[in-house]
Amino acid sequence: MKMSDMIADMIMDMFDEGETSIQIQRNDLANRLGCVPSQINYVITSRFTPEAGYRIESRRGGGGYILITRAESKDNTIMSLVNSIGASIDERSAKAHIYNLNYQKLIDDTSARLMMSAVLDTNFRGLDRDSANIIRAKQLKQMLLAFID
Amino acid sequence: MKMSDMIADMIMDMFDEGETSIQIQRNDLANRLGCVPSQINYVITSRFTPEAGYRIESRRGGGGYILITRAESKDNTIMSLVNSIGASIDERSAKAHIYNLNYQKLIDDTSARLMMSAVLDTNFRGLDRDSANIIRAKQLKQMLLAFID
DNA sequence: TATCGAAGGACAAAGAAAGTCAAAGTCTAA
DNA sequence: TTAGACTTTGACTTTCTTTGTCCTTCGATA
Repeated sequence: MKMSDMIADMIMDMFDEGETSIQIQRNDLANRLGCVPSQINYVITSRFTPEAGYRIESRRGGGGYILITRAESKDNTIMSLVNSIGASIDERSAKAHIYNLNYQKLIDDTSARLMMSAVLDTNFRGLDRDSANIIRAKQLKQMLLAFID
Repeated sequence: MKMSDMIADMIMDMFDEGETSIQIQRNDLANRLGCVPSQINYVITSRFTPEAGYRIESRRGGGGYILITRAESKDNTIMSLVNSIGASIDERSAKAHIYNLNYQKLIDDTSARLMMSAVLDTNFRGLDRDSANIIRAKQLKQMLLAFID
């Protein structure tokens, strides 16, 4: 079995009994599994993505950790929207999605206004369009994920 | 648990029931927690910053003390916060601001979660730190403004 | 008022984790 | 069989924490 799959399995196994988030020590886990620490990062970035319903937070330094949170009540509409958004999205499309979710009452007015503000093109002035669209896509997905756990 | 977090927790716990400021004895606290006194300074300068809404005053010599005051919520806190944010802001400071607004009940939990998601460093991966901080500042201000009108 | 001891302050070095990135290796489907 | 996708590795970077040493300030008191 591939090392990456073993790592992914091990992490998933840690979510027992409706546990919604787990915390790992990168070096420790790498040690237990006999791989290099950076492979843990590889697995996390390639498997525990927003598309798969996971959110990652971490801290360096003494007592550092990696916190993995998974979406609990996976709202199908929002989740499939997250999956339908590619690696990149422009202002118009982003706004359309937000408008739609709000229209369907899946997100409240304040949230919609907030999100609209975040995805504005003007925020990215100075940056080339492609990079802006990529960042916007990541942010939009991340924000949508905030609704489903 | 990390010593720094224990110290921070202990301090936060002292603010009970809307208490707006507390006073500590550096050596005394260090002694009770079993750490070196200068670590108290570390925690204070890294966590109880003006950014996070705290003000520090202290006195040396016999009967010396450290006074920690928490910013009071003002009607125009958001507006002055917008004005105080410069052209650039890092993840940590952005999160601290959001946390504080939420703590002061000026923004609700959902909004706080949304904003936290938007300002995450991971969203800007690939982009140089300076550009990321500039975009984050614009977005944060834009989102805060969404609460005003 | 000169001095002493009791605070707190500043800062730097060492240590502890996690992150990044790119090169090299494997696999797989056309 | 070979181009492209996925994995593995490791060297190097960045961030956060701990510790210690020396410095400054304050109040008391001889």
